[in-house]
Amino acid sequence: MKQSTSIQDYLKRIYELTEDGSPASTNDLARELNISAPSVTGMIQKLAAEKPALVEYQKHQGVMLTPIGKKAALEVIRHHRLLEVWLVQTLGYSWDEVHEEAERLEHVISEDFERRIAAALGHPTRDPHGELIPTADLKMPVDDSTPLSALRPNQFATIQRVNAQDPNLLRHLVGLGLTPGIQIEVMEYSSFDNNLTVKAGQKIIVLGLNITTKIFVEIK
Amino acid sequence: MKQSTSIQDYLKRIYELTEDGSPASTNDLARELNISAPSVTGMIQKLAAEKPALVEYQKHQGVMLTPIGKKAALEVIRHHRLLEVWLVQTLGYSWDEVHEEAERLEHVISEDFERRIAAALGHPTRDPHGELIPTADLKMPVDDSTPLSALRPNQFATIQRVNAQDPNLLRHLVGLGLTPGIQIEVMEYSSFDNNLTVKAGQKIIVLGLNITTKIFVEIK
DNA sequence: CATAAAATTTAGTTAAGACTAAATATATTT
DNA sequence: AAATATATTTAGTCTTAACTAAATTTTATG
Ligand SMILES: [Mn+2]
Ligand SMILES: [Mn+2]
Ligand SMILES: [Mn+2]
Ligand SMILES: [Mn+2]
Repeated sequence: MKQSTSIQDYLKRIYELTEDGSPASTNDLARELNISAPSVTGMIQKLAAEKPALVEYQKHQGVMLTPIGKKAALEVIRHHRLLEVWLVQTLGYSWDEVHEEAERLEHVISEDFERRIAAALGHPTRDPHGELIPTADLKMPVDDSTPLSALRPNQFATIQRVNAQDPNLLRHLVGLGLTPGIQIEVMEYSSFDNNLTVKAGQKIIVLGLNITTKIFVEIK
Repeated sequence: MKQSTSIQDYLKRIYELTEDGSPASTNDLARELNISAPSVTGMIQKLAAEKPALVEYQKHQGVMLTPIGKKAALEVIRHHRLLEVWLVQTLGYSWDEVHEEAERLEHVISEDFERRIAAALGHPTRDPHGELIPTADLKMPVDDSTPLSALRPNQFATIQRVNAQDPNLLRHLVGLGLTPGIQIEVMEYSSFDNNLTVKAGQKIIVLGLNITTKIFVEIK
């Protein structure tokens, strides 16, 4: 019932890659995990053969989580995101520093530790990037946000979450003032390069698809 | 330069077993680590073959840490003890609960995390059991304490540290009021069973060798 | 729709770190 | 000083989770 660090990381990535409802491919997983494709195939087959199975797998058709695999994934994600909040709140980490530390701690904390930090933090619902934290009974709250890339001129919105871990990108966004809670207005859209020009505070900023697909907003 | 969890646990145990200056035996290590003696031999040989070597090893003669192995051990011990203080101070763990959690966390925290908790705690010098915390530059402070077992009637002392991890024993000691900082007076000594009768606060308590060798005191 | 390209799986290795059984070396008794 | 008991090492296996090279399947393209 208690999985290895490797298995937990696989389950977490499969969760993320299948959030859209479509199965995760071997290659996508290999890329996300920095592991060779054959190794991924091997692990997937192992996870599918476990009883109870953690994943559903059809050769060449990708992989999905079973309900049990999903619980296990949400447990790790809950650990990760609570840890991030907690590193920021109690130790002064910045939002670009927390991910790497949480990535290792998530596998070793006890359920008792999880409960204690959740309580100490007042049972937060979002991590420092605005991502939703699975509840204690391992349900993922519904997310009603829209990617900024879907907005068009004259739409107003509030940034809810930033789906990125790269410290350089995160620092760049802080520099631009694009963090959760911030209000923005879309000024221009270029259909050629999909650039959006947005106004955030006083600033006028031009953003490419690489950024606008990672910022999720609530439309006003 | 960065060791596995297994190796770190070996180095830590070797440090503890060689604190008296004599080499650690294969069997003692096997017992402390809950690992079979042949496995211990294998790991010792590996650690001795590393370049630079982490241990000094002579077949059948036991094992000692090299200066480099000692630094690595002190790094893990510093992590462990700082984590214990921090779990008690910030998350309300009791002194019998912290060891197990710290035992896993010690291997995965970053140097940055270590610095942050040390600073947040005001650079503590002792863990919740009174054990000395290695300094940031990895020197172990000198310990001037005496095992309680060495005291005799009419001696007064202050408890400095309790060298135990067993939660049951630790809870027992809390119940008896025998924790770091407490003043005691030795009332009686029995040479037959080495029992000591001590007065702590109002209480008169009879303690066997199994306990008196684990409590270290400063004689008044 | 045939062929090339890309994705995936199979087959075979490797490394770390554990184990048991058997052999050997050291320590303790008689 | 043997004989016995204890401690330690050697030899051989196992599991986990990676890897590369080669084979196969699926997808894309002319
Ligand atoms: Mn993260
Ligand atoms: Mn991880
Ligand atoms: Mn401890
Ligand atoms: Mn440990």
